[in-house]
Amino acid sequence: MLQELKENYGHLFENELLHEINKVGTLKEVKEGIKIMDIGQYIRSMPLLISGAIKILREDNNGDELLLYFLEKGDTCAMTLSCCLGNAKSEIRAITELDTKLIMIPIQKMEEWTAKYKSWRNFVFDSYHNRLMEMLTTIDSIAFMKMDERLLKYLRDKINVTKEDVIKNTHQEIAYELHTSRVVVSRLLKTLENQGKIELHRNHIKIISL
Amino acid sequence: MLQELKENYGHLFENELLHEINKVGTLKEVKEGIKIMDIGQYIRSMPLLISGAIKILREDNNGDELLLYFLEKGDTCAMTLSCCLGNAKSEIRAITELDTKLIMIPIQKMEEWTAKYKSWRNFVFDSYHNRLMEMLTTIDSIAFMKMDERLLKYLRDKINVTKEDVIKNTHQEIAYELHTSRVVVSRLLKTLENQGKIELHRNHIKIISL
DNA sequence: GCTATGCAGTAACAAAAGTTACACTGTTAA
DNA sequence: TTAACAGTGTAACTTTTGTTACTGCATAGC
Repeated sequence: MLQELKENYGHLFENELLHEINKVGTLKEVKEGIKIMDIGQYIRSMPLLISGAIKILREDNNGDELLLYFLEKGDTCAMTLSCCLGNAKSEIRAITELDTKLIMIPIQKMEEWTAKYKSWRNFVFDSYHNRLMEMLTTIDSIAFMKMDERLLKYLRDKINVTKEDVIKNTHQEIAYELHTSRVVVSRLLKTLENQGKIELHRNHIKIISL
Repeated sequence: MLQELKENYGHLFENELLHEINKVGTLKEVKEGIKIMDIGQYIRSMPLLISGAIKILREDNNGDELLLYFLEKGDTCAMTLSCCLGNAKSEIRAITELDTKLIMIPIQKMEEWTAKYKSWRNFVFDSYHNRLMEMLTTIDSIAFMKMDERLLKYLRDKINVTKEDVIKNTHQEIAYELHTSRVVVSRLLKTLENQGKIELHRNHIKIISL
C-alpha cells in the first residue's frame, strides 16, 4: 500500500504522514457499479482514491436521482469529511463508476492529523474547495443549460472519466442521472447521431466527436 | 467590537482568539443592497457576520443570475475561505440583503489560526459543511422542484431572513433571482394570491400564510 | 427453434415554462 | 399638468420537456 500511497499522495503529504496513513488505513478494491455509500448511512471512515472513479448522486423524496459529480484519483469525498465532523449521516449516494482502489482511514484520525500536519489541513481544505467548485458547476448545468447541452456535457464528462470512446449505458440509465425521462434522452441522442457526433448501439454509445 | 464579537462568537471561540480577532479585524457596517463582492474579484479578507444578511448569487456567461443562498449572523462565506486558500478569484456575487454588520479579517491570519486554534478549525470546517448543505438544498430546488414550488420556497426563505411579512421586491427582481421571466413570476404570484396566501401590491408583496 | 424480456425509435399528446405584445395604473420628472 | 416611465395583469403563442403508447429488434433462457 505504501507504494501506491507514495505514487498518488507523495507530492502532497510528508513522509511521516504517509507512514501514519499506511499504518491505520486499509486498502480496498471495489468492482465497478458497487454502491459504497448511501443516503442516510453513517460514515465511519474516509476514502482516499488511488485509482478508478466514483460517481456521487443526490436523490429526492420521490426517489428521483441526479448525478452531482465524479471523484477521481487523488480526490477524497468532501461530503464524507463534512459528515464525519458533524457525526452526521450521508446526504449523498456513491457508486463506483470504474473498478476502484481506495484507502479507508478511520475518522478518528481526521482531527488528530488536522492539528498535526499542515499538509493534511491543506489537503482537506483543497478537497472542500474542489467540491464546492464542482457543486457550482453542477448548479450551472441544471440552472442555465437546456437538456441537450446538459446531455452533451454528460457525455463529455463520462469519457473524461472512463478514458474510452464508448459509453456503456442504456438511455434509461442516462435519463436517471440527468433526472429526465428515457424518451427525452433517446430523442436528443438521436439528433446527436444525425449530427454525426455519436453512433448509437444497443447498450452502448460510440463517441465520434463532441 | 469586542462586545459584539463575544455576543456572536463567544460560544465558539476561546478568549485568546476573540482578542486576536478584535486586534486585527475591522468592523464594517454596510447598508442594504450593496454589492460587497463580485465575480472575478480578488479576495483579501474574510467576513464574519454580526448582524443582517447577505445574499449569494451565481451568474452565467450570458449575465443570467441565480440566488444560491443567504448568509446570516454567525455565518462566514465558505466561498471566500475557499478562494483565499487558492488565492483565487471569487466565483460568486454577494449583496447585502439587509443592513449588515461584519468583521473583516485579513486572510493572512487564516492559516495561522487554523494551526493554532482548534475552535477556529472547527468553525472553518462547520462553515464548509453548512455551505455544502446549502448548495445541496439549492440543487434540490432547481433539479427536483417546479417553478411554483421554487417560488414558494423563495418567499419562505425571504421572510425567514428579513423577519417581516412584507417582501419589498418587484416581480422582475424575483424573476432574476429565480432565473426565470417576469411574466412567469407574475402568473404564479397571481395564483398564490387567488389561493389567499399572499396579497399583491405595487413594489411589495404582503405574506398572509405560506 | 421459440418466447419473454429489455432496449431503442417514434408518434401523438400534455404540461410547464418562456416569449411577445399590449393595456392599465400609479409615480416621477419635466 | 402632463408626459414618460416603471410595475403589473393578461392573452396568445412557441418552445421545451415530460408522458403515454405502441413498434420492432436483439438477446437470453427455455
